[in-house]
Formats: sequence, C-alpha cells, structure tokens
Amino acid sequence: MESPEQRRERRRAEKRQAIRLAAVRLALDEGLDAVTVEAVSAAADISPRTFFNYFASKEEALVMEPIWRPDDIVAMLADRPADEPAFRSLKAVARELAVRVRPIWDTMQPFMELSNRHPELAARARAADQTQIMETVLGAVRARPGVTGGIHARMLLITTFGAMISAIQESAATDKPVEELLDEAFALLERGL
Amino acid sequence: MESPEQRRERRRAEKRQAIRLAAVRLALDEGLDAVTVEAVSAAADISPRTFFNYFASKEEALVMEPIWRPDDIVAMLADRPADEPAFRSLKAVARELAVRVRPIWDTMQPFMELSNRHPELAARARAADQTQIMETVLGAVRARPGVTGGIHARMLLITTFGAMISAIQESAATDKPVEELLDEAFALLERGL
DNA sequence: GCAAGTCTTGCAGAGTGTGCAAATTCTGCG
DNA sequence: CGCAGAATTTGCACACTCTGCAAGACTTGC
Repeated sequence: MESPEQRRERRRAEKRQAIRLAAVRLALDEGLDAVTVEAVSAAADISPRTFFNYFASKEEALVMEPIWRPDDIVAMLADRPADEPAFRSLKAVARELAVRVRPIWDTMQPFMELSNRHPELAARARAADQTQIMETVLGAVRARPGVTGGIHARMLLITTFGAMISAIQESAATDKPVEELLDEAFALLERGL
Repeated sequence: MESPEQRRERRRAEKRQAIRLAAVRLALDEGLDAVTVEAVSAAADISPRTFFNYFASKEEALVMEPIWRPDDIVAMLADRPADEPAFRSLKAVARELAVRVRPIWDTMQPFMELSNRHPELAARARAADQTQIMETVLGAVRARPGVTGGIHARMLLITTFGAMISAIQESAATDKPVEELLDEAFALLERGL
C-alpha cells in the first residue's frame, strides 16, 4: 500500500517530470530562446506562478534530476568497510551510482541531446551540486585510510567525479556501456595516466 | 611606446577591474544580497547601463578573470614538442598556467574569500569556461602521442584541471605554494592514486 | 457533505539584461 | 586652441525571471 504522504510525493514528482519534459521538448523543438517560463507553463498546462512552485529557476527544469546527492554519497561511503582504502571505496560508490543510471537511461536521452547542443546548461546546473559535494564529502574522504594529505583527498574526489562524467559523456558519444567505460577510467586512475 | 588601441584596451581593462573590485568589496562588506547592479554601479561611479557594457552578467563581475582561456591552452599545447606524450604536455601546460597565478595572487585574495563564502559563485562562472575548454582542447589532446582511447583523452583533461583547481584551493586553505601542490597532484596522477 | 489542509493562481514589485538613439567625452589634427 | 569624427556613456522602454502574499479552488478524511 501507499501512505497518503507517499502518494502526494509521487504525484508531485510526476508533475515535476511532466513540466521538465515540456520544457525540454520545447527547447529541442523551438530553440533555447523560445523557452520562457510562460511558454513552458502553457505547454505544461499550469500557470507561470505554479512553475516556480516546482522549480526554483527556469534552468532547473531543463536538466535532469541529479543522480548524486551529497547525503547519499556520505551514506554510501559510511556503508563501506571502515578499513577499506579511500580509492577503493570511491570506486565502489561510483559504480553504484553508475548502476543507478541504467534504468533511467532512456528518459535521459532528451536531456543529453539538449546538453550537447548547449553545454553550459548542464555544466552550470552541475556546478552547484559539485561544490556542495566537495564540501560535504571531503571530510568523509579524509577520514578514510590511505589518504596521505590534503591534496590527496581533493584529488580523489575530483577524479572520481571526473571519471563518472567522462564515462557518461563518452557513453553518450560512442554507445559503449557506461560501466565498462567507468572501469576503464578507474583503471587509468589506479595505475596512473 | 603604446599604440592608441593598446591604450584603449588597457583603460578598459582597468575600469573593468575597478568595477570588479567595487562589486566584490560590496559583497564582502554587505553580503551577496546587497549586490545589485544598481548598487555596484553607484559604488563604481557609473550608470547601471554602463555596467552591462563591461560585463554580460552581474555574476561575471564577482569572479576573477579566468587564467585559462581555450585558445591559450591550444596554443601552449601546440608549442610542446610533437612527440611528447600527452600527460607530460598537459603537466607542462598546467605548470605554466600556475606560474601565471603568482603575480596576481594578492589581487585574487578578495575573490577567493568571496568564493569561500559562496562556493556556487566561482563554480557556476567556471562551468561555462570548462565545457568550452573541454570541447576545444579535447581534439588537441587526442592528437598527441600516448593517448590510448576516447576516455583516456577525457580523463587526461579533466584530471589536469582537477589538479589545478585542487592545488589552488588547497593553497588558499593551507598557504603552501601552489606549484608545490600542483607537483604533488601530478605525482599522484602519474603513479596512481 | 463539511471542515481542514493542500495546491494553484493572480497580482504587485524588485531585479536582470538588451536594443536603440541621444548625449557626452575623447582623439587626433589643422 | 578648436573642431570633426569616433568611441563611450547614458536614459529609456521593454521583455523576462523570480518572490511574497493573499485569495480562490480542490482534495481528503471523516
């Protein structure tokens, strides 16, 4: 069964996604300039004011929901065996996150297409997430065994995300499976590029 | 001597910097919310309209001029010996870019302070640059010897910038010299983290 | 079928950013 | 100096994003 709260949550998420799709379709069909809040709202059959009940900004509606959230990552790291070296833990976490991508790969396509045409979009949206992750997770990485210094922790994090982003982009460009590419990327990091 | 054009260029750059400083000072003194184009213009003694002759957006005035520009990087890469492996070339380029930072380190401080208080700022501003660099430079990296595949090129680029960003941030946090930290970072990349 | 809560909407207002044309300032040069 | 031509600054009108607030519409459980 479904509690009333879950029900509301789900509905809200569905509507959010519907608005997103309307926005992205509009952007792909008519160009980014055609995407005004007014136009999106009309397409999604809501009032402009309501749009902002679902998204804090217009941009937010044009990119997909982030697959990595700081708390998630901290939690996933905490779940790894305490004596596991940092690099190994991060690799495991990255793999787990990559797996999450698979079931939504198809729905991601329009967003990827849009990101290809307007690379600033996804980058800008991701930027906020990334710094937040850096700040939140850096402490957790430092606490892991096998971290030799301040810059080591930073490099571990930044390269982990570099690997994920590279894998996703390369996968979109070549159609190779993400996980395979992610393994390649981590192999490079492990033995040195 | 100085040609008239150079003169104009220089003046323009000076004014740009003056506006920047006014904006950042305002942000540090009164908080980010106090930074409206109107307030910045008043502080810099120009009209709001003129502000937009110097910056395409308010945000642009709150972060420092990027030290890396795509064309620069491509040119620097082209200057490296043709048979030098990609990793080595990128390391050399990164070092050269890091050296550029030294003479302006002091003027960077207010911006760093602001970036610490509002991490989204610098990240968002950098985002556009970074994707542009990716797109522009990726081809040049692929053409270098020692690049084994699509994901290798991507990882080389992304980790190079990761190293530079890590080094700068860590340097700001610990006061160690940037170049030393950059070397540490590249050592990690070279032998594997 | 009603009462309480939730969601949607309109409206007013502050702020960003742009095109255009007038006003101002700068430049070299006679 | 003083002036013609060029570059810069500015005001103005306008389209657009985003927010707070309060009223209206709609759900929901009972």
